[in-house]
Amino acid sequence: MGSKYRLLPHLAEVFAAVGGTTAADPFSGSGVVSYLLKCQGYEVTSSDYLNFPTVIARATTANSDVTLGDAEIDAVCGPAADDRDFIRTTFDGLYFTEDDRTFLDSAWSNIDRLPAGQRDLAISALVLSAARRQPRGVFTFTDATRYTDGRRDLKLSLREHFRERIAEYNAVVFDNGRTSQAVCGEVFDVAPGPYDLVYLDPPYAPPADDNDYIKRYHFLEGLSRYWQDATIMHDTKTKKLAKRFTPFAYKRTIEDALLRTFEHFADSGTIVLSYSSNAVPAADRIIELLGKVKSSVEVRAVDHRYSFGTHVTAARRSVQEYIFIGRDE
DNA sequence: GGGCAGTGGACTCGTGACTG
DNA sequence: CAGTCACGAGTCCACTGCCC
Repeated sequence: MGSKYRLLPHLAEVFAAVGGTTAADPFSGSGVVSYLLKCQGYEVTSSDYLNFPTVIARATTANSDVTLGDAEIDAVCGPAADDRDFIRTTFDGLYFTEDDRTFLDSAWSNIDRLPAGQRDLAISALVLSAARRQPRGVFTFTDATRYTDGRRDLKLSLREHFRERIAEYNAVVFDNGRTSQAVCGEVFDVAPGPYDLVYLDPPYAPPADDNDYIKRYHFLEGLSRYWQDATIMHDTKTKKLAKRFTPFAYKRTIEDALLRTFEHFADSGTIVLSYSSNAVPAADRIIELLGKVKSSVEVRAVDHRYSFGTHVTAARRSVQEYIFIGRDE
């Protein structure tokens, strides 16, 4: 999550050249690209098949004017509004300290009493707090004591995290003069537009494994809805949610999924896709697939090898991040 | 019973920002 | 500026069930 950050300057350049007023970001993830599009003046249709990215996009991209005031922040961080203890008890011995889990229950009891717009912002800050507080940000392991290495993010309590994260989310809220929206669902369920610009950042299919986002982020997904309508697999050690199939996670189904996505947005003006060189399919195959719906396909390779690395070996390996741009000539 | 695919969960190591 | 340290569209392996 958030790994598109270093690509943002390159994407900004591409988007600026496209122009237009409407844009879609159907794999919104951390939400930074949707927010970039908003900053560049677009009316953004943002979506993701997970709930927590949708909440974040609603709070940052769709939201033009709602923030949390000091009183509301104090209320979320203050005494619990009810006696719920689902998180404290369910994840006992698995994630965070007793105090941290108690805070999550207590914060949610107060968040439940906020109006919808403020809820989204508060939940976003809570989700980001939990991600930062968990070593490596993933919930595939349960013994966090192995990672007591002194970094600041692991020292802060979740309550301290929340105060910092909510201040950050408050600070990004602004009105770009247009009405953007964020919805939760598969890419194929997103309204096909047409849009002036469609940005696609699908999961990458690794050559030797699947790509299971729920396995990594089940806790954040559950937290974003207080596990309402979410079914925990209680026989799993990590108490994770059921794996949800997506054709983008497997090398066998990724090509068909990409092609169907391109066809879904075929009537939109420009399709921009980012993809890594160490995933499948390879770049030439993606050019073929995108070429089926767009007469012109340009590829920009962003080589993010280090110019400033201090190690001698730093120049040894390079991973290319590709930006494919499909247009109608 | 051997080969294969899928699953669950622990865990590597190269990178590059940070620190003093 | 050199070395440390935290991070990750990640990797591996044991196990299971299914097929022949």
